[in-house]
This record gives sequence, C-alpha cells and structure tokens, in this order.
Amino acid sequence: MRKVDHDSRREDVAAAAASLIANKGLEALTTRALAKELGCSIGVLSHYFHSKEEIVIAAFRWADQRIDLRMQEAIADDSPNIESFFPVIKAGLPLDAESDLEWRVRLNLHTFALTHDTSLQAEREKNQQFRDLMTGMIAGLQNKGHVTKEVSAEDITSIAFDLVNGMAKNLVMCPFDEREQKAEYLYKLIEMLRPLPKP
Amino acid sequence: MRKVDHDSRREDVAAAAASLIANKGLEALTTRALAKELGCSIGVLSHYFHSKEEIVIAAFRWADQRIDLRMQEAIADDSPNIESFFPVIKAGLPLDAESDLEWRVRLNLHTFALTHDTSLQAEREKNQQFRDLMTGMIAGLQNKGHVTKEVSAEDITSIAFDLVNGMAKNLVMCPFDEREQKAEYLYKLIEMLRPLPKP
Amino acid sequence: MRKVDHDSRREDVAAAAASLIANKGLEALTTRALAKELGCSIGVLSHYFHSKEEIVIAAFRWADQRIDLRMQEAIADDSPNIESFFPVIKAGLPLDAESDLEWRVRLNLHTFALTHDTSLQAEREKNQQFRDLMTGMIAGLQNKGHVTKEVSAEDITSIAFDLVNGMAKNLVMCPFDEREQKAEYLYKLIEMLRPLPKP
Amino acid sequence: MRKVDHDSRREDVAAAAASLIANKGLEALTTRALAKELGCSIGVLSHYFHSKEEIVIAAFRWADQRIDLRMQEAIADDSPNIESFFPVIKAGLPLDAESDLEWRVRLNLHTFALTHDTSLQAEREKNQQFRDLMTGMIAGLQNKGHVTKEVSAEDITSIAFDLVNGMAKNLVMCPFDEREQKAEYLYKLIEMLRPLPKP
DNA sequence: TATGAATGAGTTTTCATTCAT
DNA sequence: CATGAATGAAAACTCATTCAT
Repeated sequence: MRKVDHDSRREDVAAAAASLIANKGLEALTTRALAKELGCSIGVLSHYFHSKEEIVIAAFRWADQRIDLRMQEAIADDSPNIESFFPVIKAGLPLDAESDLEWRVRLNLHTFALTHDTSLQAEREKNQQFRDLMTGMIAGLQNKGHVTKEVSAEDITSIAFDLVNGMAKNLVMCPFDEREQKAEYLYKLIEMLRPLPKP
Repeated sequence: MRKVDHDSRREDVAAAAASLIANKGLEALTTRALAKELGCSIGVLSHYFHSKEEIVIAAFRWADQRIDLRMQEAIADDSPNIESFFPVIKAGLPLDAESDLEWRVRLNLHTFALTHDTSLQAEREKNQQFRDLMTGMIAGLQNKGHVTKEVSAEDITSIAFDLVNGMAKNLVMCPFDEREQKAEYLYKLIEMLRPLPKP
Repeated sequence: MRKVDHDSRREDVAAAAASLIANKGLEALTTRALAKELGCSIGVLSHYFHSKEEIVIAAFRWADQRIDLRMQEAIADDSPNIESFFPVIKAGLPLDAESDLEWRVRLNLHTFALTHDTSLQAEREKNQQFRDLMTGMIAGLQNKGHVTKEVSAEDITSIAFDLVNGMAKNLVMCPFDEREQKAEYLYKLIEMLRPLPKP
Repeated sequence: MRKVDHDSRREDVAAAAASLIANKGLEALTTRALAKELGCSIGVLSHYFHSKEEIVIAAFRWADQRIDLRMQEAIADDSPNIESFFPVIKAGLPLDAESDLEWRVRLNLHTFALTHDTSLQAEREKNQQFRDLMTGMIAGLQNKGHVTKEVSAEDITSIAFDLVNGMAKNLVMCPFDEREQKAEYLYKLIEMLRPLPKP
C-alpha cells in the first residue's frame, strides 16, 4: 500500500477546511473548494471522512484545540503568580495570523453550535472544564496572597472568560496593527487583581 | 400608505427570516422555508427583495436594531448615575426569549461579517459609534463624581463592550433559568466603578 | 399559478419511470434520464416526489395497478362460468406491448421487494387479497357446478397464481409472436377444471 | 495447481457476491461491500475479474448452477416413475436457507436478463435445453404407462416449468415454516398425472 | 499477488431565481 | 400583486477502476 499516515492526512483535510472557513466562511466550504485547497481530488475526502459535516466538525476541533494548546504551552507550571497570566492570555487571543485563523474558525463554531445540539453540548462541557480549571488556579493564587480576595474566584473566572470571548470577536474584526493596543486594557484589568498593600 | 404596507411587509419577511436563522441556523434559511414560515408563496419574496442576500441582511439589521432599540428605551435621559446602567445593560443582554432570538441572529451576523466586507465595515462603524457614545457618557459620569477616575472612560467602555459581547454569546448557550444568575457578576463589576469614598 | 393537475403530473412521472425501468432496467432509471424521457428539467422531479425512491415506488405501483385494472375490467360481473376465466387471464398476461411493459416493471418490483421490507409487505398483502378474492370466486363456481370439486378452491387458486407469475416471467422473455401460443396450454388447463359429466 | 487456486478464489468471490445480492440486493453489490464480505482488499477483485459486470455474471452463474446441480443430484437414474419427480422438484424449490439464497440470486438474474441481451439469450437457451430434456423424460414415462397421455408431454413440461418459477418466486417471499405447506399442492398436481386406471 | 489511496465521472439532491397564469 | 411550477447550476455523495507501493 501507499505509505500514508491516516491521522495526519485527516488533519491535513481539517486544516485546509479550517483555512477555508476562516477566509471565505463556512458556506464557502464546499467539497470542490476543499479538494482544490488540498490539491487533490474530491474522492479523497470520502476516504477520510464519511460526510461533509464530519469535515466541518474536524475543522472546528482542529482550530479549537490549537488555541487551547497554545494556551497550555504558555502556562508556567511552577510557582504561578499574577505575571503568569499575561503570556497565557496573550497566547489565547488572536494577535497574529495563525491564531487569527483559528479564532475565526472558533467563532464559526460558536455560531454553528447555536443550532447543532451535539456541538452545543460539547462546547458547554469544554467551557465548564475550562472554568473549573481556572477557578481552581485563581483560588490557589488567592490563598498564596497573589490575587485579591475582594472578588471571588468564580467571578474572576467569569469576567476573564467572557472578556476573552468578547475581545477575541472584537479583535478579529480589526487590522492586526491595532490588536495589541486593543488588548492592552486587559492587562490593566489584571493589574487590578493584585491585592491591596496591607496598611 | 402603500409605502407603509410595503415596508411593513418587508419587516415581516425580515422577522420571519430572523426567526429561522435563530432557530435553525443561517443555512436553514431557504426561500422555501421562509415562504412557509411566512405562510405565503415563494414568489412573494421577490416582490420585496431582489435577492436572498438582501433578505439575510434585512434579517440581520432587524435583529440588530431591536437590541439597540431595547437598550435605548432603557436609557434614563435625565441625571444618569451608576444605577442607570443596570436597566440598560439588562436590556442589552439575552435574558428573555425575545432578546435571545435577536442575539442569536446578531451572533450569526458577527460570524457572517467576518467574511463579508460590507457587513464587516457596517459592523465596525456601528461599534465605533456606540463606543464613542458610551465613552462620552462615562466621562460625564466621571466628571460628576459618579464613576471612579481610576480607570479611563475608554477602558471602561472597552471592558463593557467586550464583556457584553462575550457574555451574550455565553448566555444564549445556557438555559434561561441560569441566565440571570450568570449575569449577576456584571452588576458587581459595575459596583466597583463607584468612586472610593473620600477619606 | 400555472394550471397543472398535480396528480396527473405525478402519474406522468411514474409512467416515464416505468418505461425506463421496463426498457433499460432499474439501474438505468437516473434523474437525468428520467427528465430527458419526460422532456423536462431535473428540478421538476423534486416538485412531485421527495426522493428517487419515491419515484421508483410510484412507477412500481403504476404498473402494478394497471395490470390489476386491466384484469378487473375483464371480469364479467354477471353469471360467471368457466368461460369467464379466459378473458380475465388473457388480460392478466403480457401478451401485447402495453402489458409487456407493465409486467417488466412488475418483475422488477418482485426482485426489488426481496430486499425492501416495506415493498415486500405490500406485495404479500396484495397477493393475499387477490388470493382470497379468487378463492371465493372459484368456490362460488364450484357450488354452481361450473367447476369440479375434485380440487379444492384453494389449490386451484394456488395453481393459477403461481402459474400466471411463472408464465408471465416466461412470456416477457419471448418474442411477441410466440406468446399467444405459449399461453395456450393454460386454456387447456382451465378446460380440465370442468366437472366430469355425471354418468 | 495454481489454476485450481485461481478458480477456487473466483468461486469464493462469486459466492460472496451472490450472498450480497441475495441479502441486500444487486444495487448493494459494490466493490467495497464485496471486499468487506470477502475479508480482503478491493484490489484483489481486479486480479480475478476484469470488471464488476464479470463478477455479477459469475455470481448469477454460481447460484444458477447450484440449483441445477441440486436437482440433477436428486434425479434417480434408473427406472424413473412418478414418484421420482417428488425429490427432484423439492430439490428445485427454495425450501431451505441454502436454496433460498440461490433462488434469490436467480430471481435477480431473471430481472437482470430482461434488459441485458447476452444474459437473456443465455437464459433462453438454458431454458430450452431444460425443457427438451424434461419433455423427453415425460414422453418416456408416458410410453411406459407411468404418466397419463391425456396431456401432451410438452404441455406438462410447460406447466411444470412455469409453475416452479412462479412458485419459487412465491416461496422466497414467505417465512420458511410456511413453505413446505405452500408447495404441497404441487405434489397433488403430480398425482393427477397418473394415468386413469383402465376400466 | 495483495493493498488501499487516489481518481473523477456520474448520481441524487438542493435551491435561488424566473415567469406564465 | 400573488402563486407555485419550472429551470438549471451547483452541491454532496457514490463508486468502479487504476496504480504506486
């Protein structure tokens, strides 16, 4: 048989699909366009996916996981403090071309999920896991005195979560050269989480 | 007279289209489905709109404007203070069935705009207008001592803007009975805008 | 609206489909070929049928009912006797071009039903009704002394039923000019049903 | 040696194809499904057959010959009489699972032949041979006084031939436990072939 | 021989749009 | 104005066949 890595080929397809979704929109993701983007025949697609919907889902997962991975890699494992947040959050925002593409796909996923129950369920579960993780981290920081206890860990999580989603949506609509600056206030907000100096 | 009828008919179509978008997704908005939703023949649509894209845009505008209108109506014209924010923000969030539908459409619009330049431009201009308006209002409140000056009016606007967008996206994914509670932290955040009592 | 009789249009489609099935086989019944046969565009088909399978079923029913109708019309209502059988059976056999087409479709249906439960069920029910009807008729003739009681009405029905099916299959494989002759023995067989003259 | 392997492999393919045709229908016989049924890769098929049509024909022949073989084996070579018919006819009907499968394939073949001239020709020739053989046998029995001369050998052959085809089609549509009983009348019919006792 | 990835023509199906009534 | 039948381009999907490994 010809040597091909099935999983890696699937990922190629997913990445190409994600690229189309990001640049032309979900409705432009046709099997023809995708085959062209991949430089192969349309028949190839059915080797790796049973239907177009499967491809769409794979593209969504591909982009979603890359954003998450990017953030995980930015997490400093040892002795986290307020400063640790900055790189993680930067990693989670669409500040360069690569993450811009991924966020465009993720935003499509959010809309898609609104009317696709399975995706909606998956989305909600993923969010909940993420929130639990983050709440735990913040509570840890609070206990170590790195973060103010004036706001509950849950509320900080909620703020961060919604803010990142809202800002990401906002950023992908802006030219790249305005994004860093637009994201700046977020860092100021983080600063406000420092505990007040004890009198 | 005839003009009124014509416009009101166009709005009916837009509303029906919005309903379909919200409940079934943009890809489920077909001319047949729309005619069925409206209880009329497909031929009618071409009397009021030249193409399907026009209908989509009209649905987007319809929903968008209703959210904005809802917020404007909640604005207390005279002597605004921190408390004035609460009803406005509530009015701007998808907390009931009606606003839920509108937000679902708006979220579709956001995704749509990512790959449709005209809509993107319109979206950005609208946002800018809204931000300018809000920044002005907050600066006024700051001058009157109702809002802390520790954070700039621009930053408060940015926070509010992104937060509402992120939260709205979040809320439409939740059951209605969890929404009020999920939105609660926003009100706490507003409380933090109060100026510190002078020592 | 354009004046069209929906049901009659459906029948046109079914008839055209039946013609294709009879002449080219079920696998040659494509939407393209059918549209061509009908002299219309492929889109028309979806106005009258939701799927190709529906069309296939309609074609089967069309042919099936025409054979049955042909037989019913040949039934002499009043005072039936042995002679009454001849025209009915002739009407039920593929002896001319029209009934040949219908039988070809019916034979396709029989094969189709083997692996399509719904059709199989329908086929069996129809057969049972037909058998019950025929058994009743024969019993009546037996009581009136027109038909021998040496063979039970049920057995005569079974013989007739299987014989007609087998013979029809046989006849459609023959040139038309051989068919009448091939069917002749059936009439002889019917003669044997006459009761023996009482000694 | 190698030739044997080759032929046996071809038969495996034909048998697997026949199984698919019988259980899922001719349209379900795809190269992929066949490879799966065989437990091998699709590439194998092209080693043993040049095209799918060849495989279909082979499957038809496989089933057809097995029915014929089954009947031949049931023929009592020496001193045949009326009783000799019973086991032959039973062997020729789809009364158990094995012959059921073969008859399902044969019925597919009959339909297939309607629109495939080569198969039709083959079918007709085979039938004619069979009829000639049977007519000869019956004439022999008539001469020996085992079978009535009231009906010509040709007519008896025709009756038997059509009856078996019709009944087979009938039986494969019934549950197995009803088949023996449904076939019973055939044996009664054979009894009627006995010559009348001379007065 | 055996494999199964790749091809691409062909099929069903969907759908915005047009237009005769 | 309203209707919905008709159109046909374009979509997703199927599948026999080929061929590099």
